[in-house]
Amino acid sequence: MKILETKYDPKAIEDRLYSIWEQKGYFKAKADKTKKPFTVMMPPPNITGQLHMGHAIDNTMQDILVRMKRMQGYSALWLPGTDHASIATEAKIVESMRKEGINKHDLGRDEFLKRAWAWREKYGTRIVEQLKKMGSSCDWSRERFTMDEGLSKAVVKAFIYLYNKGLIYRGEKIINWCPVCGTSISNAEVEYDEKEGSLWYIRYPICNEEGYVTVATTRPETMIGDTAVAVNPNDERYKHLIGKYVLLPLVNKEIPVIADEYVEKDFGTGVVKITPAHDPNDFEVGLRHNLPIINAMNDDATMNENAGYYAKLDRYEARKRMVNDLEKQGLIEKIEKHIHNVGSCYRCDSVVEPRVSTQWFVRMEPLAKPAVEVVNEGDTEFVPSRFSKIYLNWMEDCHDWCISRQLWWGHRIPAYYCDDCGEIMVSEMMPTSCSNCKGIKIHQDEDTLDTWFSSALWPFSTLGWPDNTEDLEYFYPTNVLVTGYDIIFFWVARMIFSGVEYTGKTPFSKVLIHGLVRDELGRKMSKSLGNGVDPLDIISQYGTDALRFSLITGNSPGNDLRFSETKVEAGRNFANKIWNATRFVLMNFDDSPDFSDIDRNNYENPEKWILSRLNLVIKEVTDNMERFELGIALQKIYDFIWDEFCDWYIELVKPKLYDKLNPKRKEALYVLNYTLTNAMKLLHPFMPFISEEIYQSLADADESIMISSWPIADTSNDYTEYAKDMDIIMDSIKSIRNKRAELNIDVKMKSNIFFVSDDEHLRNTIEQGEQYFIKLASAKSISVFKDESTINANSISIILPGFKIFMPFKELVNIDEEIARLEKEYEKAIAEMQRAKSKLENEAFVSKAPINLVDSEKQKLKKFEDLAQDIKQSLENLRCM
RNA sequence: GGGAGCAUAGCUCAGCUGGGGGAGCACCUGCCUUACAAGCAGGGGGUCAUAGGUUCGAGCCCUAUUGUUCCCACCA
Repeated sequence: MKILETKYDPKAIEDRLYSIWEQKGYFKAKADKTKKPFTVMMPPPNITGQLHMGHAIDNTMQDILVRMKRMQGYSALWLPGTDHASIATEAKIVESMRKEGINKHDLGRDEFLKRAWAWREKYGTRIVEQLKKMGSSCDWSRERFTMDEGLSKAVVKAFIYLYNKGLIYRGEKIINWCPVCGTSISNAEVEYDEKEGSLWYIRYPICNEEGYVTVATTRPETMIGDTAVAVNPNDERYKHLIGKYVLLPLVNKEIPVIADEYVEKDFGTGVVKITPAHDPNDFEVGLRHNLPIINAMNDDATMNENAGYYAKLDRYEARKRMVNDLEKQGLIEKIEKHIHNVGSCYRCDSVVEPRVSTQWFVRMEPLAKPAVEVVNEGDTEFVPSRFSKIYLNWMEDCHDWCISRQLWWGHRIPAYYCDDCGEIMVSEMMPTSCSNCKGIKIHQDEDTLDTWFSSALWPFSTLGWPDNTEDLEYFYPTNVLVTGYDIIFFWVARMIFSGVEYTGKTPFSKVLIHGLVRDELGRKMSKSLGNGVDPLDIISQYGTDALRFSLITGNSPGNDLRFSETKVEAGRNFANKIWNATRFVLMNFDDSPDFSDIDRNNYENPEKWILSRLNLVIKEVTDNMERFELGIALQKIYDFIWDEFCDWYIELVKPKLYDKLNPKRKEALYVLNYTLTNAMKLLHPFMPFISEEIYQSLADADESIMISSWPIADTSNDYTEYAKDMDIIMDSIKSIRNKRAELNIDVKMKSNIFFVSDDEHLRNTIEQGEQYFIKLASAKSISVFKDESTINANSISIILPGFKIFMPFKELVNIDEEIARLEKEYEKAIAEMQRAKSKLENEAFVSKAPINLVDSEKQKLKKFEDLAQDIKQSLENLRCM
């Protein structure tokens, strides 16, 4: 460490340290039976682009937990990887090809996949680089990809397993269709937004009768697919129509009037058009009434041949023309503005089309039940716990999961069809002949699986499942999963039921949830707003440690966090503070110091004080971290290093350090080194780089802080009582500084300071602390007396519990003002006295409050009584002048 | 329609099982005191959204209200 630099430069050390850690193999975890395992599976980032702030906070939290556990002696595995993200990646590739004027279908499946793998090579590598920049201590030798060989094998196994159990089926159902991505998507992948639309009231003439019924619809273009109109069976207005027929306009087809409870009498006209092919509710009605299903659209949401005249038009264009035509025919009764929720694709944001189609589904009910149980029984615990409710609500009420996608990038469904008899065969390899008709013309299902089907297996597929490997045995189930609340449904839920189903164990015991990182104005960071902050930019400006600091401090689990550059600055300043504190310590090491002959039983008060504070912070920080209270833990480390270590301890030991002949000098150096070493260990999980750099520069350091052991509070020396003596000196110093500042006295104006107390121990304590008053309280010298009579009355007085401080500054102080000030203090003391008194006079308090609390109130009462008495005395003295 | 969160200093937010409300930034005063001006010392600033309740004691627990954010459901 170069002692000369007064500014800490993260660039100079971060990359260097990371590559050393990596070379030394510190990140690698082994199935070591002599240690306890601690396992965290990194949520695999999509290979679609680059790291954003969400990844930054997610990985920082994981790294903190893993680094601490590693130092605590666990065999800590943090397994990294990336996700093929089928729909998202395919959309990106299609988009980039579109710019080249290439169409996916012209290119063909094989060529397309070649491009996709090239994409994965490029972006997968980039993401790994970014994770390294964040300081992530994951075991890169175990990096996995959701489509690598092992994981693909796991996917096929899982599919076959569920199929054979009857939990996967193929069927014709209504699903959500994204016309732009050209694939089905699951319910979870649809986002609903309130949009203003219209409610069209359309007249359907009654067949063989005068008159018409009026239906209200938000989607007139789907009327091509109407196969009935429905009314509520109890609706008196329409009872007479049930069983009759109406003429479907534009199509000129007769469709029945049916009765179904689903229809609400009070909405619209009480008559609903039923379009089983394009509405989930209508689909259900259609099933109940055995209605035909007429699809009105093509894959790209243009109208199909069933739309006749309107065929090939885009759905919205068709809507416009159809409404226009209906109006011409006098069949539009009215048009109302109508606010309703419109579903859109979570990847490309285009409006989804509910559509009947043949797809593969996972039967959820049997899977959900045990997944609910493991959370109810606490085998998997959400932190904070409120998220378990969100999880349970979803799990208890989830529909069958549509897992087939009409995409190419992903795991191809291991289902094979006989061209002759249509037999479906599900197997690992393509069958050579049909199991039913022995035919040999067989083809594989064209579709791929939902990307979440493979990520659901992540906690165990990455460890070798379905094979029963040593790693799986040792590291699984994992300990903590860290992720944002936005993917509880997509991923966490699916990992839990998958883990329980395939391995019989819940995949992790804790789920640590964090919030979203928002911009400085509280908006969600998004591409379209262009308000995203690139973690790498921040890192190059302030350093990784500063970024990590800003993401953890002042934040609590599950809450959204506003990114703020001033917080990053605070982190950088903190790093700089540590850097300079270390410079100070090292400057005082003459050569390489030898601390072997230190007498630890004869420390002076500042040493005892800082060691007792260190013990406390070690204990508290460890507790907070075990409870995942990372923000609180970091705050405590910050306060300890900055306030207690730098602002007090270093200042207190300066006199000793400057005096090279002082026999206690070496002890101070030792304690400086010891305290800083341990503080760096506590800090290391949060700010890995600077803590390592500092650690290595100190005396008695191991090869690396990463393999050093986590600090434990030293119970062999309890300095708590001695620390109280130091607190008295520090309180005195604060009071003197405060008083001088109040009176506007220049720091350079030194004075003699007199202390008066009838407590012998207190007098000794203060007397021995003269050097601290000289250094920190502008004292020329101090004198200690048993009684006040010897003090020149022309002094400024400070009255503290148990003693008084006098400074002879008569010429600088207005006596009247001083009297007024003391009177104020007297009142304050009386008020405090009263407060304690009334508490103690309250019988309920005395009898019900804990005894130590009652005692402490009694002590306070005594303290303030004495204080008031002392102030009174001083006032009398002043008034005599 | 159902559910959850949030409301604390000028701003952004902490505040663990109830026992005298904190930080960072901003602001005011004084300091280039040889580790650090990315700093030091001192200071001002809060009816802890409102109203009830429980308790010896409430920012914290309970009830209601107001404002706000989000999630789920999807009545065309």
